[in-house]
Amino acid sequence: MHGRRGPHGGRHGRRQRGRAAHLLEPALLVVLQKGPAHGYALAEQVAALGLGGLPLRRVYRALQAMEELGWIVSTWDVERTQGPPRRVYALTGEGERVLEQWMTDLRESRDVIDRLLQRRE
Amino acid sequence: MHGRRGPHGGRHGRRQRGRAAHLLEPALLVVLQKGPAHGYALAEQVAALGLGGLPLRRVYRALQAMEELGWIVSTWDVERTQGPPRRVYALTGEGERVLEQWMTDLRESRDVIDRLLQRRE
DNA sequence: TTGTCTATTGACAAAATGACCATATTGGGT
DNA sequence: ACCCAATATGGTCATTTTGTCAATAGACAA
Repeated sequence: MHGRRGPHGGRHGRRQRGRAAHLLEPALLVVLQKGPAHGYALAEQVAALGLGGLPLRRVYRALQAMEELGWIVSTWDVERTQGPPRRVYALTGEGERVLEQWMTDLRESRDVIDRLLQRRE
Repeated sequence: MHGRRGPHGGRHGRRQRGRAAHLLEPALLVVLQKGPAHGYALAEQVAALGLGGLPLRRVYRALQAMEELGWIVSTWDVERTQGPPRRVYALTGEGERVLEQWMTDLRESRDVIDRLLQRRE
């Protein structure tokens, strides 16, 4: 038998998924290339790059993951101006190398996207 | 306390993640716009578009999910040439509308990518 | 003191993915 | 007949990743 799910099934789920993903990590690395920064500020900068509307939690999680991978390192901010202590991230040598690879991957992704956009005219 | 994970932690995990993701769904829709097709053939066509190396299982799962969302519908192939029965997918009206939205999103993604690539020269 | 903005994180549920295997049909070789 | 390769789709379970809600915490203004 090959049938899958009951008759009709709950067809027509309307949820919209997060689409333009996988750009957060390279975006963070690109911004960090200009100098160290803390998570909250990084979130604002990647939003300005076009990745708006993403949950703050995702930015923090991406930073934690990238630190575990050794792409970035964090220290606690000494000169605090306001709010709780900030964790300041900086790019590592390995992070720079990873960024290079990301750029290559992004060029490939862009080519695929262009191909998809063209195949519709 | 703000410390996270033990002293040093297991820094330096080396795994490489799948990057050009989230292009599978729109790619499938684009290919289906040319006409109905079954999963196995679709997998080959999206691979030809530049999305190589993705597990067959993922293609089938994406198709199942998209059918549950009402973007595509499937019927069993009658004229079988070889192999087991094939499930043939076709784009629905809603699928076409979703594809339009995808195209807009992809254009935005491409713009973000271009911005990232430029911000490094 | 209450509220707002800044700033980071914990915790649990929900969804996606990976890895491995099961099944089914046709055709070719031995 | 038997086995193997190619075609073609799917189950299952463990792991990973995401989504969501809320907790914590300092500075400052009303």
